[in-house]
Amino acid sequence: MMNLDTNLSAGALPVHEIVYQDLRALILFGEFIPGEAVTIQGLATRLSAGLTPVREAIRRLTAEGALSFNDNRRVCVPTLSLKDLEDVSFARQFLEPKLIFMAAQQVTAQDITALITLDSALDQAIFRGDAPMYLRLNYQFHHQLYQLARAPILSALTDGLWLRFGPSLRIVCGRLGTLHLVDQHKETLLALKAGDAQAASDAILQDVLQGMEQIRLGIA
Amino acid sequence: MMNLDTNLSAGALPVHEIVYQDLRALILFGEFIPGEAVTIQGLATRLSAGLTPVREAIRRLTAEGALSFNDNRRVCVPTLSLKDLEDVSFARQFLEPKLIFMAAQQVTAQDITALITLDSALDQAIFRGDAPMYLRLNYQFHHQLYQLARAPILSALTDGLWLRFGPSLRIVCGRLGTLHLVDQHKETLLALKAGDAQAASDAILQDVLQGMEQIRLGIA
DNA sequence: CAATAAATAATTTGATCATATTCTGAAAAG
DNA sequence: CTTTTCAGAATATGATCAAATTATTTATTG
Repeated sequence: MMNLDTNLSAGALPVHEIVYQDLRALILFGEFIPGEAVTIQGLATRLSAGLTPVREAIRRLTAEGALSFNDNRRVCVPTLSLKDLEDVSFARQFLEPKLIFMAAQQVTAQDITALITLDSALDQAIFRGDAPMYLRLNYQFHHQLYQLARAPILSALTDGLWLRFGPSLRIVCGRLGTLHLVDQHKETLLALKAGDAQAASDAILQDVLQGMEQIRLGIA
Repeated sequence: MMNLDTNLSAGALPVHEIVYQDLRALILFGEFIPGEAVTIQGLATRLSAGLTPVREAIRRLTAEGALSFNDNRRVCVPTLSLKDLEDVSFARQFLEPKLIFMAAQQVTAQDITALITLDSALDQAIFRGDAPMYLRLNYQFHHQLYQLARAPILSALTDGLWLRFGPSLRIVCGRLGTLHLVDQHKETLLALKAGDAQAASDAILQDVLQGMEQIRLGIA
């Protein structure tokens, strides 16, 4: 029998990879409520996939701390305690500045242009009060910076931390509107353009501290 | 038909969990060669399990960076570059001291006794030249310290780093015998007993630096 | 007789496997 | 050098069984 949706070689991602990315985005951008139960069959239906690929995606995200595997063998979205948030904050406080310091030393003009474009879109999202878009673009801004450091292991560690506080973002956006959200992106970009790695690193540290504080206020 | 290997409720781990732990240990203690290919069916045969549980275990370890998922959809044990090792080293340098500092503030006399017992066994393994046992006990010593910090997120991050350099340990143990292996465990234990968190933290930092240097020499 | 507790049934969910299909890389044929 | 063929490997589905949760019923007690 002929398979109608055969994707010939080029860029055909396995279903388990697609499910992983979809589920990851759902968690990352606050589409789940902390504590919410996640069922394999439910996800399979929701994402139109078989049980095995969903299972694989869930195991991956569990390993990253984005989901938690209970004694009942059920999976749920973890609730971030204040203590947990402090730990995440501690880790981000040295990982992000380090990454941005490394990035600053090898960033190109094109890279900076791309970041400026991204940051403009981000500003507009804030101006429009478009919270979901703000979350996505803010993550993308940081993620793109990590890539520029060319340090896969540190990038992976730092990227993984976002999954820990992702579910808490929904609440944050609910409480305070997107309006008072200030960031240190401009300062970071200026430092990058000037080739001042230390200044870029410092600016990002401030950005991280501000961001973590927002979440702390949200879940406190 | 009756199911012969039914484990009634109590402590019955899912096969995917057992496979994960087994495979994790294989990677952690240098049973795989860096770069080595890992096939799903091969592991299923080796560990007497079905394909689905093996698949899940592999995805988990891939998420932790212990395995890498290639474009060919094949899985292999990553080779740690010098650059990678530096990144791992950087992360360990602040994560471990932090954890041990936290641990020192809530450690009990029983905890310390257990650690001393563990460290004695470790010394004997070194004396006997029992490299595999040395690797296991050394990991266990650190792992047990992480647990005492009661910081699940930071512990998970730090624990995960071991999987990155696990495959390189085989080479390390091959080059230099276990004989010249010195550690800072005694200093750490003394500081813990004295309730000096800063000293314990400093001692572990030295231990980490020494350990990372051994690996650097091994893969250079 | 209500109210609570215990037992039981029904439903949902997870775990595992057998099987069919697709993909990849390499060898053979043109 | 390109195309075809083919075996090994990964992917994905749905079936089946076990475990857990929830709902329902029954029993017990004040």
